[in-house]
Order: sequence, then C-alpha cells, then structure tokens
Amino acid sequence: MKEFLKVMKAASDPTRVKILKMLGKKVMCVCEIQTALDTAQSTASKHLKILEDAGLVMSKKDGLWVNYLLADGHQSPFAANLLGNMCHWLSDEPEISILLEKIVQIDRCNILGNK
Amino acid sequence: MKEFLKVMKAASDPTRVKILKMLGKKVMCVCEIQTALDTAQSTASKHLKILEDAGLVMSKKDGLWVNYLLADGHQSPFAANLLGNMCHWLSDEPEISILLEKIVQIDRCNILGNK
DNA sequence: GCACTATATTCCTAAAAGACGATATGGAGA
DNA sequence: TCTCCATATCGTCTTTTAGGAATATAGTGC
Repeated sequence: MKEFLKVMKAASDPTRVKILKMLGKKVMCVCEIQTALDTAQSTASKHLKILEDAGLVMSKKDGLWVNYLLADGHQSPFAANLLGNMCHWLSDEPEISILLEKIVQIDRCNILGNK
Repeated sequence: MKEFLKVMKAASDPTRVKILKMLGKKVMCVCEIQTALDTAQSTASKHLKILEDAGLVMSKKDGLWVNYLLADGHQSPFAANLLGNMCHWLSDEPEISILLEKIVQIDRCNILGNK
C-alpha cells in the first residue's frame, strides 16, 4: 500500500509529471531539468528525489554531474505500469510538447551560474 | 494534464484507495462506507466526491440512499486504466483483505445513529 | 406542512506538500 | 590543500489537504 501511494503521490504533481515526460525523451542532469522547468535548483533536486523514492526514476553519477533517467520498473510493479503508460500519455498536451521541444536544445555545458 | 492529476491525486490517499477496493467488491452507500472505515460521515462523503470528480466512482440515487459504485472509465482514460489495475492490485495487503471481509456483513439497515 | 433520515456542505484546526534562499557535501582540477 | 562547481539538504514560509463537528439540503412518510 505504501509503495502504491508513493507512486501515485509522485505522479500527482505537475512538475514531476513534466520531469517524467522529459526523461522519457532524454537523460538529463539536475541543472538541465532545473533550466527546462525554470525553477530553483533545490526544487528540481527535491522532486527528483521523490520520483526516485517511488521507483520512477534512477540516477547515475558521472563525475560532478548526476544523470537522471527513467527507472526500469523493477522496484515496483506500480511504477512499472505507470512508466509503461507514461510514454503514450500526455504527449499531445501543448504544455508538454512545447517542453519536449525545448529540451532538445538544452545542453548542460551552456548553463551558466546556478544561482 | 489536469484530468490526469485529478486521477493520480485521488488515488494517492489511503482512505480513498480503501474505498475503491471496497467498491470493487460491492456497491455501497455512504453510511456503509463510513461504518467500514470508522470515520466521520463528512469525511466519507468528501472522499467520495473527490473520487467521483476524478471519474473513478459514480453514484446513483435510490430514495434517501446514494449508492456508490466503480465508474466505467468512460470519463477518463487514466481512470479507466487505474480501475482496470485496481482489481488485481493490493488485494493481498492484510489491511485491505481484512476490510473486504468486514464489509460483507455491513448492512445499511443495521446502521443506527449517524451522529 | 412537519418530523425523520441519509447525504452534502461549511467551518475550523492540524498536518503535509511545495517553493525558495542559504548552506552543506563531495568530486575535479590547479 | 584550496577553489570551483553540480547537487543535496536545511530552514522557513505559504498553500493545500485531511479530519471532525456543526449545519444545510433533499427525499420519505405521516
């Protein structure tokens, strides 16, 4: 039950939904996500933690960067199911499709000044 | 997006999950649900409204009683998907299975005093 | 119309969630 | 070691959510 609630809760915030949709298209580091969402760095980081706790996202360190990607779903059947649907769902929402186009040209090397 | 969030939010509360599981087994009126959950009447009623708004549940008036049942999913593909999975999910959780046994012997005619 | 009952709504309080700025951590390179 | 940079965590504020008591609404039967 707890596991199920974690997944549902994680999926019930618009910012986190956007993150899931973005990661469905491309592996991203925190500062890229922060830039795409136009939010504070701490905000992006916290949302990612919630998604990771729910088994929806995983992270891989690469030196200073931390790359986030969609989880494989092994951690939770509920997460697996949601991830499976997410690739179809919401893609035609303007808010999402604009975002997905935007991230193509976001490059971690061109992001200056995190403050 | 809003529709999706409504479904996820509705599903991310333990009380509402219990209601969904109960309704998967049997059509129930508000006071039966209230009794099963051992909660205030207003609480049960409010949760049902949230579930109905999300398209997970529907209601049919029968005189003074209002019968709640699982929705058919026509209102939202997200709700339809969740409802489809819900019948399998969480049934083996002790908390749920005990509840499902309990509701068999709850009868609206034997509930006295709503206050 | 009047009482009674099941449900919905309102109001209030307490707890949780989300956002941000500031600070801490930890790896990379001089 | 010292500095720099990406990320994580902390403290605080504001908003949202869940709960219950009290009240309002709407059928039902007299």
